[in-house]
Amino acid sequence: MLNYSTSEENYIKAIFHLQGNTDIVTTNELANVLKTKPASVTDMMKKLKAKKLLNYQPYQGFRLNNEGTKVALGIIRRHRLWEYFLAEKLKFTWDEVHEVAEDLEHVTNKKLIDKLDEYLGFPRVDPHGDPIPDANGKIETIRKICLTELPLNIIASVCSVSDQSGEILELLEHKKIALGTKLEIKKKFDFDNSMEIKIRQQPPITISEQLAKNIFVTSLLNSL
Amino acid sequence: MLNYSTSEENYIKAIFHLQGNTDIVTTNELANVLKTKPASVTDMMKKLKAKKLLNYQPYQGFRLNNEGTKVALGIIRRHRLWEYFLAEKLKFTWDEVHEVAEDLEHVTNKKLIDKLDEYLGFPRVDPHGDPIPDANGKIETIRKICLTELPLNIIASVCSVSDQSGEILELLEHKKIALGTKLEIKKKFDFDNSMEIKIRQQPPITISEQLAKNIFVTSLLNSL
DNA sequence: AAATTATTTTAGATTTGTCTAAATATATTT
DNA sequence: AAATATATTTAGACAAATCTAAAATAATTT
Repeated sequence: MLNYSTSEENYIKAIFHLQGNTDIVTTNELANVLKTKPASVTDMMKKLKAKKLLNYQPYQGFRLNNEGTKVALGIIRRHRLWEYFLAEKLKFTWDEVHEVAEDLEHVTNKKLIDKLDEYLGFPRVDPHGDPIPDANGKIETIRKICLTELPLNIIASVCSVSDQSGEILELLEHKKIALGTKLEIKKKFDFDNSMEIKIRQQPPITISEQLAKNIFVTSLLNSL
Repeated sequence: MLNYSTSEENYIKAIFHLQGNTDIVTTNELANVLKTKPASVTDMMKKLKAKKLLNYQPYQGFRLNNEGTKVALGIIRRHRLWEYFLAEKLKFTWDEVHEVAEDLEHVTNKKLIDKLDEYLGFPRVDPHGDPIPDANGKIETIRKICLTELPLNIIASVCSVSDQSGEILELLEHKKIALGTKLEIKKKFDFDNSMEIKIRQQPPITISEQLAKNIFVTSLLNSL
């Protein structure tokens, strides 16, 4: 396994989280997430394509190939193990670990990470509940959570809806929520447990507690 | 305290180690240690001078000023705390820790390092016996001297070994010299600068000049 | 289907850190 | 003190990663 720069790693990781199981990632999406400019994204996509980490044809978006996915899982493994270490051993709080792990994840020393894993007792999930890939890149299937459990400002993808009555589907259709829709919670109101959610390129909408209880999502970005 | 790039940090650290208490560091010295070219060193010296971390006049060599020394001690603190962590918690051997710490030291998050320090129980020295600066940059001045400078019949404790190759470790092991071993010089031979040393409860052994140059001790009298 | 809008790519510039080769300053020898 | 050798700096180039502005392509609207 070759070594990649911090910048390359950040792009690879972001694509992995954005692409999910089936999506093609676009230039603008990636530029938004990485807080960079579309032109910079195009440059990097050419580079990662040349390094055979992804499929990319101009104007057609991109997806990691097998090799790129393997690299991404290595980065995610490092990130989540450090998060676990920070929370469990150094007593960082849940919401502090991400930022620090963003830096630690770029130290790529296999022995370090495997020994850290062992020291921590081979944890299965990080402090956010996301699964930690093992030394071979194997990762447990993504945890499905109820929308009511999704933290604020974490983009997630709708993966299932219970109580499939006509009424709920009508409501979902009206609110433009479908399977695969990416959304994030912007505000939660304690009074009635309603929430304001945001779907990309659409104005914010309000969802009742009752509806939220019936929507299940897979978190995409909570450990980016 | 501002942030510095990995490259800047490596230069600052190297100057700190080279300059000792009084020396002026030269362009070539630094280029050798950092395995780079003199021209690159000159470029960086201009930059670090502009950032007010060192004194430098063209052709006159350089020394860190107060601010530069503070920065250097921060880097050394991080490096040695990680070394301690790797040896103590992850069970790396003491000759493996340096390389990994070289990368970890560049993660500059004060809270991370202070919490790590606390988690480790505020260790005073790293696995090589070198003192660890505290959160304020204070560092114990353990008088570390080369074995070649130790006077006759003064008991001293081995605190560090330079040139950490496999060969030297093999030799030290055979002679039963480890970190913390207490020894005294019984005789010095001017012919080849070899010396006869005595470790308590063991027969006297002979040490070559070459080996003595790589062993450092703290005189127990001095550290009172 | 043509016009308009949005997205993506290209072209050219900038910053950081590095290099080689040439010029300049300092140190050493004769 | 002049000649030679060594050390250091300057000048100009390059690669990585970014940017702005303009051009090209795709998507949407009328």
